[in-house]
Amino acid sequence: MMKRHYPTLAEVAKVAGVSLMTASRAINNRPGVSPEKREDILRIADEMGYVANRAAQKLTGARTRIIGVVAELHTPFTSDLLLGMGAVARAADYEMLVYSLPVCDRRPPHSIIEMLRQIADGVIVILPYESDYLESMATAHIPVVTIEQGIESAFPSVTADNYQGGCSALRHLIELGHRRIAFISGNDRLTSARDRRRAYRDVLAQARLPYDPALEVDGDFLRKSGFEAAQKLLALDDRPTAIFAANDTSAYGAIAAIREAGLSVPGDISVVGFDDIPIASQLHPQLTTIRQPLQQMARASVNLLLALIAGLDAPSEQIVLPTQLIVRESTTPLKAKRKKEEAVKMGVASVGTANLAR
Amino acid sequence: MMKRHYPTLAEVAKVAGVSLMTASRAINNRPGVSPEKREDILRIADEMGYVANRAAQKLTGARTRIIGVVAELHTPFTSDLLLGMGAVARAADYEMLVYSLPVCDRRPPHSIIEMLRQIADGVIVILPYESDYLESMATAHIPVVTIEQGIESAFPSVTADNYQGGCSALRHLIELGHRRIAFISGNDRLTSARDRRRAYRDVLAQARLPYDPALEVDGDFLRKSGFEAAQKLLALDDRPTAIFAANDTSAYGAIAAIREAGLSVPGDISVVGFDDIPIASQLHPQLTTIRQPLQQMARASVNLLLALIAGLDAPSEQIVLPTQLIVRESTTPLKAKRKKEEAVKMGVASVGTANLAR
DNA sequence: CAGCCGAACGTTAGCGCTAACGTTCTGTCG
DNA sequence: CGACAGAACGTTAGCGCTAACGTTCGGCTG
Repeated sequence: MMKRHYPTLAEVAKVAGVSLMTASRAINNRPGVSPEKREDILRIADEMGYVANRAAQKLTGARTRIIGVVAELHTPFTSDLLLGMGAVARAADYEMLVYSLPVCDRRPPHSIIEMLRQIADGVIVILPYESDYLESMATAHIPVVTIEQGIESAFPSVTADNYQGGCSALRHLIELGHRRIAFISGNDRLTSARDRRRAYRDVLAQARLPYDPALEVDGDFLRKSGFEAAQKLLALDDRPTAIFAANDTSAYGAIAAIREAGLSVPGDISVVGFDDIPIASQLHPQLTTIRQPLQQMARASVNLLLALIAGLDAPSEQIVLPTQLIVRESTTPLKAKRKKEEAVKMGVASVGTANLAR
Repeated sequence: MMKRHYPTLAEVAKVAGVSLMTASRAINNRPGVSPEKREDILRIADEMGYVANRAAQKLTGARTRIIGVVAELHTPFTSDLLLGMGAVARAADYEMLVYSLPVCDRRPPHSIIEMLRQIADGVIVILPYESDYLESMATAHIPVVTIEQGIESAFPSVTADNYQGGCSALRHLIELGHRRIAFISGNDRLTSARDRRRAYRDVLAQARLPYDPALEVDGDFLRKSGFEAAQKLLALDDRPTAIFAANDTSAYGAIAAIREAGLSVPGDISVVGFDDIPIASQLHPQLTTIRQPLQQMARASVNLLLALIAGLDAPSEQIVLPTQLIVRESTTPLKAKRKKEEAVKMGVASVGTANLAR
């Protein structure tokens, strides 16, 4: 068994018969080396299995070609986002390391940012629901890009267009003929949740549909809250014919409650979610939802970070990417419903629509 | 804006009025410092917000108190495993960084292991289905622990007891009265898949039930394969009353096929999965399955790695942890089924079970 | 041909830290 | 009281690498 397995640059240089610095220049593709020697050195380094020591590189202030990511692994679509980011990073000859944020984090976040700073050239933060990382990052001398889950930040960030997505969801339901549409909100501390709520109200108004506070139930993005919210909605005298849930997880919670009440989705109630989590296309019913552009978000965030690392001191840029309505099984035109109920609903809708008529 | 944000050890030492080495000793809790001075130094370091530079520590050959994990993020229960490992590591004052293995990895794995070696004190590898990481790790001078998804390895490893789990699954079905039980296999290149298949055959034999090759359909752990396998099974003249799928994902694939054929689970066919992926308790029907002891696996693997790092050169240990049968909605006693069908099945079973008795 | 320039190298210092070895000082014992 | 042990420090070297600055030398200009 050898003493040290991977050769150092000095060893490569020695074998190649050049100085340390020449080898460094050759390997880092810097000028100042003749083409033949460069080729020689690269070949020898390859033969010897040379791998640059990133710890040493970082120590000198050079690039390590590693990006760090801080993320909560347990949120639904984080893994897809990470896979996308990893692919983009690798394409740019960068490696990616992920720090898994614990669910309840009570340790000083600055030490984590600092740890990543010692290793990586830049950091992407997928913001958790609650976070005091922002202030730590502000003082860290390292490029940071945030993936918004909805907290405003002073950093360059990438986010999905939650407002537009919410509008699409609601317009879809309205186009299907629904008039009495409920909303199950997310955690309003997040701008993403607020944007989706705003979209709900705005589109209702635009469509001249009445706004009924009883149809707007507070949730927190979790399955259980969707379940309970739907129960409240079902208990209404005049229950909705469609529900827009602020995310897929709570949408499925709502669906469970609807079914438990002996009703069907979309037969009795149409449901639209938000996110397009992977299982949304596999569960029964397949969920109509708003797809977050994860691949584009991954690409945009990595590219933005690499630009910052490269020194292009971009003014703190906010990239907003379009979402997409994915129509699946959980929504259906109102007309497909039972005649009697339809009649009732239409009557009710007309009540709200115009306070003059009837 | 300050030039450098986090102070170096030298700066802390200067403020404390001691030498660099004394500060180092104090902070690393080494002997050779008087109690008062130690306290002084620690207080000052804390006030100054000192964070040790792990890159520099690693360069000198010291511990960084970081463990690396190589994992495929897109497999179902990886995130739970990672969360568990992170918690255990943090409890031991270690941080954890995850390298997300791309789905199709064509870059030399040794450079990734080497990268982690430069940063971390040890590595846990959650083996992907196919992997040539093993040979690279063998030559890396760094403690490695593998979480088996079923490839034999020469490393200390932690794995769930797949054979025992498979036995429990099958015994459960037999206890429910099922006699005609099908198996949808996993990728047999993995020992986990082979162990589960072996359990299927062994328990059948133990129960003196006939082995019918037509009931053993090849799959690959994916949803689609479960779907197609179930279709084959349903096409049989004498279709099974229960299915044991090698994992939850393919079990849900099978359920989808069963439903598409107009049959119900568990009304017509009972289904058992393996893994207990998080959604198994949320999907409809909630899946009866074999739970992998993820928390225990996380704990065991991290503790094993820390022991190796601490220099306890444990002989390459294989830890096998017990699985647990979780009974939910997807299985039901055979008696609950339609009388007519039951009679038919029992007749068939008796033919196979004993060519003598009855 | 002196002078100079720039490409192609080599040398030096230092990133932040720790191991290994000095140095100082106090106490202790024959 | 000298020798010596050992605790409490300080100093030096070096981990692997790169920035910054030397050095060499061929070639070009006037």
